[in-house]
Amino acid sequence: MESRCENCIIRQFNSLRAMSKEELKKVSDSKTTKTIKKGEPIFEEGEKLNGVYCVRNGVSKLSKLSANGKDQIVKLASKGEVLGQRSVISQESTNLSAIAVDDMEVCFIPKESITNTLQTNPNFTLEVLRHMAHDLKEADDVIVNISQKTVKQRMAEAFLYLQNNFGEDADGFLALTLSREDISNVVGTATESAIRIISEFKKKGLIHTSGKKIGIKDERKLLEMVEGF
Amino acid sequence: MESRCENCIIRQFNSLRAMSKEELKKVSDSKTTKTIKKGEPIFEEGEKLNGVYCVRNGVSKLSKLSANGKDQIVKLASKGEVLGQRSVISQESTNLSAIAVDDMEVCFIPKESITNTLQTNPNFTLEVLRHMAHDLKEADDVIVNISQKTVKQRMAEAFLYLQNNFGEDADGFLALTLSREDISNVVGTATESAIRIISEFKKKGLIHTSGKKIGIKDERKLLEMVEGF
DNA sequence: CTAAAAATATGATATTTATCAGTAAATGGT
DNA sequence: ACCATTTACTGATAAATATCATATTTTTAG
Repeated sequence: MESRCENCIIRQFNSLRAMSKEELKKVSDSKTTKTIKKGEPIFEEGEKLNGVYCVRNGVSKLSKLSANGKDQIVKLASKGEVLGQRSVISQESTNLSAIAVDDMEVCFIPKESITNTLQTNPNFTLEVLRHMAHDLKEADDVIVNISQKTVKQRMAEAFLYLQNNFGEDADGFLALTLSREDISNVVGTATESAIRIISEFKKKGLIHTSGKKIGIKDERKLLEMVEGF
Repeated sequence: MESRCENCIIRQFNSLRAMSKEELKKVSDSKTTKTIKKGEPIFEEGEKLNGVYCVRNGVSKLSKLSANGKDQIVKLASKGEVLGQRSVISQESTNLSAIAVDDMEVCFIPKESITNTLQTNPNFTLEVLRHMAHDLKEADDVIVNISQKTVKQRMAEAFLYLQNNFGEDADGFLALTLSREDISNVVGTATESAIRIISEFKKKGLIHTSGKKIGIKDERKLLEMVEGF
């Protein structure tokens, strides 16, 4: 509430850094900060969004419900990511739900601030475009992975991904703790299968666990597994 | 060769329509037209691109090779689509190969014409952004489909997709004829599995075939299958 | 037109993965 | 701290899919 976008360090991580001082001032004046509790939605699939959400703290899962009642998690978004951008740009309702995996703090920015700037500041538009291009590349990679790798390989990859993107805590566990169900929804498999593979990895000494926390024990072997050795 | 972008009707389908007359003139002066034979690449995964390719005729598959030697086709691009845009925008080498499925005619546009316009014409940038946003949505949908639907459902979906996007010929066959292998690479399954399902669909009266041509016979049942009935 | 190569097709089988059933452990609310 | 509820885990089994082998058809090159 008190803090101004102009001073917000989070900005450096996303396309808002390409805004001019004046544009940023407007954004700051119109934004509102929200806290979202673990498990609560920021928005849900099919909703019309009146703005975007800039993540200040915590992690959100972007997922889509399929006909059989299972969620597929398409992306995990954390500090600095802007949610709902795609939807605001295409003026369509959202394709994905955004649900808090952690307790979160996000800034809601009304869409006018964004769309106005998109029409007048090519640097900003280009910056948004670059981010979108990056997301598209990642999405393409996910498609190839899901269809060409086994569940075991994708599980290994998921753990390495979590390590690279969210780091580890003091005890060597992955800093982002997901439920087994969330893990299975990232990987695109049945929850029981995910659990089974976790047990197997544990037996083989690739990972160690404590409650729902998971730690990586043998990074090299996990990497080899991803590559198919 | 003789034709000018200013007069090119293809332009209406892609982001080039947001260019000014002068910008288009520059593009037209710098572009070169190429013909690509069926099976030949326009560019290959990992290449650095010096420009983008605007499809005038024919269809290209955008695919990525996975560790196990199988291609995954991420998208089929036809008339009006601009290939290599993502790569030029992010200034990275291409993530995907583009291979002609048909005999093709494409216009190569050097990247300078594009990047210059991106920096100066916000309408153009916004238009590109909208296209990219659309592609990203489609990619997300593919992710959900691949991980949550059975091979059979995805096969049914693929046929309907081909019908919707490329139409049918006079005899009621899908206008775009893909090899069984290409079909399996779109769907993300083994070629034998794809063939088996084609046989099954044929027996059930959902489709009919003649050589490698496939025609849709019972659209309603295919749709129901996709939905999981 | 014909031989060779490639693509399509089908059967048998192995492997992977999902589903169902049930138990154990962890978590949250009062 | 205790009960209720959710989450994690394990086994048995079924279903989906891949793989291997091989036959047939189609396409291509000469």
